[in-house]
Amino acid sequence: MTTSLNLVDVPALSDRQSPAGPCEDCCSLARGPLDVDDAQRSAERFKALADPMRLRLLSHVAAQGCDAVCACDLTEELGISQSTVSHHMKKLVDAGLLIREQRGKWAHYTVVPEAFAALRGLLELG
Amino acid sequence: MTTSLNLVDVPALSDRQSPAGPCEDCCSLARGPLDVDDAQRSAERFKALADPMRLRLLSHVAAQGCDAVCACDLTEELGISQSTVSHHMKKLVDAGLLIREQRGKWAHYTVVPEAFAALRGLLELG
DNA sequence: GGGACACATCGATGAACGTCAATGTAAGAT
DNA sequence: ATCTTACATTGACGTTCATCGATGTGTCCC
Repeated sequence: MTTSLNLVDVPALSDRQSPAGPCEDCCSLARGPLDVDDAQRSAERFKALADPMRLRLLSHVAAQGCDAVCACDLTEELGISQSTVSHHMKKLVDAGLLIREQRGKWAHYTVVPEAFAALRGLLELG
Repeated sequence: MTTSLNLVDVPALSDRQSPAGPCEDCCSLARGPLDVDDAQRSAERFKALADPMRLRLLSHVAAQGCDAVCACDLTEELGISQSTVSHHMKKLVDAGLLIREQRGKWAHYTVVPEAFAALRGLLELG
């Protein structure tokens, strides 16, 4: 009944293949009623974006483009506790928006462009 | 200090001018650290999308393109109470994602394409 | 006017969330 | 081995939220 294409998923963090192609014949909200599972998955991704502090953290990472950002810089830069930074970064990673890379005792973060592309695809109306 | 452009705002529901231009020289997360106020505003918009039931309601409206959707159809179609539909639709309207139009005793809803374009702009990384 | 209908608002309830200080874990340095 | 540093996890607290039934508001029809 629903036109679910199931292309809504974030790329599996491992198989990030081509440049940044959104989704093949595209999976927008306008493609007909979302089924319950797709709605659940997409909502979880938007939930990761639905907090001001997380958006600021994200913007700090995104501003570096391909370069990674160290968690150690974020605590003082945003004026929140270390555990709160850790909490938020985990949520962003779990949502597939960031990847975490351990370098010695430091954690470095980078954006996952395909995840952003997928979200933009969802918001496409055409 | 921050590169805030303040173009993040959803078009004022009234002055929906040109076709659907996102934002002039564009306001993505990658444009440097978001300041507190911009982050707050954007988070509120994402919060409206961060619920599965609201995404399903949105998709029902978006699937109609330019045609409006009557609230009376949504209750039974999604299997939730009338007050819950009303609650969610208000949130979507408040977020600027939908506009509400009263026709007799019925409430009709339509998507606001510019709002979606603005959100897509935020998620642009280039 | 009096119903009947569509929708909004209220009040309550249980679940989820953001934040922090305290504690745990693991890696580098001495 | 011990100490220090960077980060994760835990537990607690107050806040926000989704949902519902009940009630309020406004519109249409007779």
